[in-house]
Amino acid sequence: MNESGDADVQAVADTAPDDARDSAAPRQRIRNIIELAQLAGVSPGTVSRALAGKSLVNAQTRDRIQALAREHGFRLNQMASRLRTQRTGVIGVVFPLGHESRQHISDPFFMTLFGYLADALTESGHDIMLSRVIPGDTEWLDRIVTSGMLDGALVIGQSDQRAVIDAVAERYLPLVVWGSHEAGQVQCTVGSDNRLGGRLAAQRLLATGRTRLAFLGETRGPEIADRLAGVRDAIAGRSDVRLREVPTPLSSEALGEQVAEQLATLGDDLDGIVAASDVIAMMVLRVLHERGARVPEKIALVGFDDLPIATSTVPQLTTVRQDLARGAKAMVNALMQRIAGHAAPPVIMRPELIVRESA
Amino acid sequence: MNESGDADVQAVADTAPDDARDSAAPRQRIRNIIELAQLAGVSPGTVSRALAGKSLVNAQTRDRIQALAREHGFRLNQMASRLRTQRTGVIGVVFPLGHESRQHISDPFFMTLFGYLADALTESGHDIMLSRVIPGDTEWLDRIVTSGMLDGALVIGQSDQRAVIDAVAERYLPLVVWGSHEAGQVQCTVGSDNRLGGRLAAQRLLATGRTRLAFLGETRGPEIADRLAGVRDAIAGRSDVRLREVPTPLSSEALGEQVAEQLATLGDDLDGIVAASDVIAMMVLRVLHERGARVPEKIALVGFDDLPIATSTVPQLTTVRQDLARGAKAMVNALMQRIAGHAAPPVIMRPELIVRESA
DNA sequence: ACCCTTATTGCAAAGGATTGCATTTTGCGC
DNA sequence: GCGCAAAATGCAATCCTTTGCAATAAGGGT
Repeated sequence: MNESGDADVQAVADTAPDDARDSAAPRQRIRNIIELAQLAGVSPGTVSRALAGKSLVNAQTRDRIQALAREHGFRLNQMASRLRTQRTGVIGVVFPLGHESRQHISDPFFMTLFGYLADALTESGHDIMLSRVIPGDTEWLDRIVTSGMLDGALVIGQSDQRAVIDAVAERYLPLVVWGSHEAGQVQCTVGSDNRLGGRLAAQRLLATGRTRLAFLGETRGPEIADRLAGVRDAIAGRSDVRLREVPTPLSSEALGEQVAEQLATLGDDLDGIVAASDVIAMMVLRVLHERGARVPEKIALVGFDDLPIATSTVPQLTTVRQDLARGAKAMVNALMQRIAGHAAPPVIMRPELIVRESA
Repeated sequence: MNESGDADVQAVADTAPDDARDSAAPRQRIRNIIELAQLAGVSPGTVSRALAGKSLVNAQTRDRIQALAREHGFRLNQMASRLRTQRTGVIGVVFPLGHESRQHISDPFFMTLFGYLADALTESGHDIMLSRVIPGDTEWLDRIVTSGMLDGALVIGQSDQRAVIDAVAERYLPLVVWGSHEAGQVQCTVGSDNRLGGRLAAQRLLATGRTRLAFLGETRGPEIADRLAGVRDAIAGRSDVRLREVPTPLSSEALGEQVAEQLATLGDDLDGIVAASDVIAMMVLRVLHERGARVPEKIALVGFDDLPIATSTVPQLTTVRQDLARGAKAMVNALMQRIAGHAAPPVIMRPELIVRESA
């Protein structure tokens, strides 16, 4: 802006042309295939075909054009290409935060699944667009899928938005959802048998003689509700077992304090806890440690998910494993099927109890 | 195509006008502004301006067109819009894995920073495109920024790619990098004073009387190298203090075993550890716990980053805090500046020692 | 030498929205 | 009722690639 600033810029600009003239890389900037076509002495159509590696062009011509493009650092304009072909190569990953609007995108569960998805999508040559949405209306998903910038969308977690998702899934095929499969559901889901998972968790506690149990988890979303149902299944008929249900959010800034409060309210009359997620379980672990309640001697704890962090807690978490790597692959698979116009059935994976130290 | 097909189409088309006349939501699908313009009895230009909310159109016309668009569920085609305006509203977040190709995208540090970036970018109305890159050549970044699908790019971590990044930064302004700022560097970086951070960590150990130290971290990237340099600064002149340097990778599938091996090799002649990251620190914590070495009584441990998980370990981590939320905002800020064509200086944040339980 | 395939290339029409400039309408003062 | 400025709208070029179809060139057979 000021004189000295201009001078600096000037100095840089001055030397550039000289360098360019001598060096191998030409200075003339090619901005589209028309210019490249002129340079190569062919028509734009041929350039397009050459760069796409089509067999319709003569191999020599193709190589020559590709070499020319490389030399000049030319790249196709993606927007134009996508507009014309109506395909973007981009998959949207959507993270709806219905009733959990405090949930941060850096939530470990989301991030772990997202990481696997990213790997799987990268592998299949897709780009990834991330949307974190706080559904304020019933349009949020529609807006994303009809924007024309995506070839398909993956929704992580149904939250309390089943109706909205179903409505979109009704006419938008390339959509796959991580979550629970329920009767009459239109959307294609991939997820675990959460009810079985909940049962496994509770059975572990029962097997180790625990009878005064608590379930920590917010059950407005179907997944957690299913886990709770599973816990209830396990203790059905056991009149000696008592279950307290505590609506702990899956994740939030203040999760630590919340768990501390909730556990304080429950009092000491407790010998087993099923946490709806490993993140909650970790917090429980810390709170119990602060209160001097040894795990698992005094209170046994079972988590859910088996995130990588489950092995780095002290004591290591006993937890119900969801194979997220497999889940991610299944989601991407199903999505590709649906993009290709084929049907893809829901996938329900079998969770597995991983016994470590906490229960 | 065939008769029955035609019949089907026909059937739908037949009823459409009737329904449309009666019901609120007509079924005729509008695919572009031309069709919408015909419906509204205006020109496409007017529709474009109306939907963009420009003041050039009559307020009533504007409202009418917007209402019409809403009724028919019409959305602008983003590709066309972007092609024309040459702006995409998309920011790329790039995660180069130069020498750490095993590093997974679900790495907690990356994910935490990414989460904050996602929040900041969402807030400023941008979409986020994620690229996980294993630099196989010197073109990887160039390919990303010249693809024409981004308004700007954020690179997380320099890895060992400083030269490549500098080369791109030379002529591509809207690029901001998380990492260290070094003399003569072209790229705009945002990061912490890692050297100071390393010093703070070591000073804490020295202040608690530790003299047999180890630094766990792979120093091929500049950030970790700076942290180590800071540790060395702190012990300079203290001939009674010994420092072992262990090249632990920042993150990998097998990090646990690696740390276990490395600590085993070091033997028991150790009373203080500086971990190059909290992720490493957590592993150290677990390995030490397994070996029965109490923290901090026998061995004191200082981490780096202060990720959210640092508070949920047992014992809680003493660590050097990088304010990632602030860092993310700074990156987005700098990027917006540069997108607007203004210069933006590097940002170097002051790290802070957070004393908890592990040292 | 001539006809007929094939292999290459060129032509020009999409694909859908934006915007500078020209044109029409409207509103207002007299 | 007329003229003029301001407001609202229309026109048409532009962003850049892709692709069906037509046209040309090359090669083979007789």
